[in-house]
Amino acid sequence: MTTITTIEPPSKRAEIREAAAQLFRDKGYAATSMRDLAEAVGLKAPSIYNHFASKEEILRSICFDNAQRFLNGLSQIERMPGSAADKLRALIRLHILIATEDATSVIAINDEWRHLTEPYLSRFVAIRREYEQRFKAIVEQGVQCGKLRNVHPHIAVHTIFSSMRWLHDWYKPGKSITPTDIERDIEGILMEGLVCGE
Amino acid sequence: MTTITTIEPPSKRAEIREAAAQLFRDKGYAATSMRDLAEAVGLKAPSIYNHFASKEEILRSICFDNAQRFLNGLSQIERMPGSAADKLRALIRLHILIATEDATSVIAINDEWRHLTEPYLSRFVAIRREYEQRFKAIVEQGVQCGKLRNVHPHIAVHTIFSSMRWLHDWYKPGKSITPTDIERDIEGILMEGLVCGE
DNA sequence: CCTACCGATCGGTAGG
DNA sequence: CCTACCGATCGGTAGG
Repeated sequence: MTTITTIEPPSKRAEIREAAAQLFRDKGYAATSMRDLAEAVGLKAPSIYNHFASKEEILRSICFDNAQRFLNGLSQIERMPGSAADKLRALIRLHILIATEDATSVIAINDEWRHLTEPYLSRFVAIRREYEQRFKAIVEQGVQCGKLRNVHPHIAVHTIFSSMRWLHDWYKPGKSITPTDIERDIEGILMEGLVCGE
Repeated sequence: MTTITTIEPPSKRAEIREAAAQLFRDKGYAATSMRDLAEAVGLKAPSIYNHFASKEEILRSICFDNAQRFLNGLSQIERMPGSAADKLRALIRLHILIATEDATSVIAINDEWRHLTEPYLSRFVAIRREYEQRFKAIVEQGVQCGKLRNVHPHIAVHTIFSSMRWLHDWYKPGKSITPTDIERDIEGILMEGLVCGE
């Protein structure tokens, strides 16, 4: 008699990854032990190594997949027709969307990536810098054509990135303040603050 | 012959604290060992315990002193005459000032406080909540009297807090972008984004 | 302020 | 997937 036991193995790796992202968010990467993680998914610590080669591979998986999501969104927005202000608005929506949909993973890309070791650390920093540069190019274009106020693009970009960095910590589905409220208010503050009035 | 060796002891504790804040910023509290810290100040690990009772006492000292700086600034601003918008502007300046003057300590209050243990963790969370509530009260007042746009005060407060959270990571004296630039641009973005037009 | 050292816990491996 | 166990490193103490 053959028993089918190979239906769910692809999801076990994902389950561990999700639990790890949660723990990294709550306690940080360094303070999370493989025993904590094992307990969270109902295994013993050594069994984790059947799914990931090391603790760092889990962090790596979270960081690079999440970075890809931001990069894909950015690529789509770059190809979009519309003014720099339109693109900026779309970028703000992208950040809010990812922060509310994938809150546990976002913390990793924000804070825990520094625990990556070489050569992955350098690679991650390069991806991050690339994202920042391409985001900055859109702001620069908006400033040059006079659609955006005359601010340092570097300051504008980091202010935008940062201004949504509390969402993943605070947001949980079912709050009285909805994602729609969040989007309207944050988008309002940043767009009014950046786009030229007259 | 008596040698005077008691001139500088009050500064050794401060030196250790400063080095610890730097390490916590770079590697995080959990990933910083007492041996790392000892090396940074030219001691052996056990000697640190002549100045602090535990690793956590160092973190505690950084977190609570820094929190006090924010609270003192807030108290002064609350007593200030002027509209809610004036007070909001002063609060934004307070955050920029502390972030550029005391960058290494600010990281602790933002990220590493979660490694405090009870009863200090609860105390710290209470202080943080109090600060947030009093900040929010100023925003609420501005919204009610029509000086500020109709945003959720909770969203506004967190957006403001967050929007300056990159400064302590990025700012170093001697950059081509000066604290004056930073203040002008960030204040511009946030005030234009929050204050009613016309 | 140091050397010597403690028990606990860490990430990870061997072997089945 | 587990039990058993590894060397390394942790925060901290004893004793001088």
